[in-house]
Amino acid sequence: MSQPDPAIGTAAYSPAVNICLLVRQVRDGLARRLEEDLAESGYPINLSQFLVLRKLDVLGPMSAIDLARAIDHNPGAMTRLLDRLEQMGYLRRTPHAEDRRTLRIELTDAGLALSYELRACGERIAEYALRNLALDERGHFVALLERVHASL
Amino acid sequence: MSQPDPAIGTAAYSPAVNICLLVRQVRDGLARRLEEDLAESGYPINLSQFLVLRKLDVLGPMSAIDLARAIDHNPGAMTRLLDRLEQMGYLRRTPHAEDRRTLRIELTDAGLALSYELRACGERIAEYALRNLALDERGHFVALLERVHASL
DNA sequence: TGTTACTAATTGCCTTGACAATTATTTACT
DNA sequence: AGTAAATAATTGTCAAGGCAATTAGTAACA
Repeated sequence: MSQPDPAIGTAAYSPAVNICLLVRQVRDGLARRLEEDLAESGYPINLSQFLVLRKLDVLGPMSAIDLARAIDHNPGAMTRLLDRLEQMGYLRRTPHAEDRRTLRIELTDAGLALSYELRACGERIAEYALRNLALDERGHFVALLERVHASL
Repeated sequence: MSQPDPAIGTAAYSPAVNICLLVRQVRDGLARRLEEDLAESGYPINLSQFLVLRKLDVLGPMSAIDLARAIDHNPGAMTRLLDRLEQMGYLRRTPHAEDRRTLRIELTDAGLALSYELRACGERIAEYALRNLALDERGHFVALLERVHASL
């Protein structure tokens, strides 16, 4: 061990390793819970697929690149993500009216129905993850996350 | 769009999609920053490798499975992570004195020296990510992350 | 002691995502 | 109009990680 670190393990100002590890653990824990819950409900949907379907529902039809930007996803990975969801029948690719480079990605009826289930499932997971925080702490937590995200 | 959601985009109680997406974005942002910074400093080290080396430094030599548990990493992936770090000369696998199933993973001198750099880099990243938070907010943020992690 | 259950590390297989290169199309500029 | 720069989607290639099966060793116990 090269150096003692009095801050490790305390709730005081975080040593760097802790914040990277912690955020990763929370991300992985949330994703695992979400995917397990969905699998048990009969929907083999992963986190990225979940986010795409929900974004399409909430924001309406949009291009692949906008979708990629909306969830900070790689465009190349997005193509294959869309392949998969289209093949499962949850969305369709339509040509864009004015720009022939661009797709218009839209949910099918099945995709819309699934999004409704996803929303409920997502809220169960969030409720579960935040169950030990008071209501105002939940808001504060999300606000802090947003500020840190904006700083990155 | 299937339903309006008055909470979307507000700092009030989070709709589920936001927390999963936000935490993912923060994780990916932190990892990207860390890996870019390390690459620029001449160390092509990814987040998982960073965490392994730092854990070994802070906690001392330990088995592969304990290391995997310390960073919530898959044991199969850990084997290959250790292969890579051993090949790069940053750690070595030693047989455990009493249990021949078990390895004793320990840093080499090069690994120890690297860990020192990693610590500095990790602190730069944390400082950067949290720069818009007041000191007490940073502590609060980490404490909230720890509580959410413990709930998962 | 012998058998059974458990644990540590490894391996094969597969999916996901990152990145760079490619193609098709549009925009900007002269 | 014609050319250059920019943008959208796609593809190939690769590394990382999850999972299940395998091997080797230890513990529990009848």
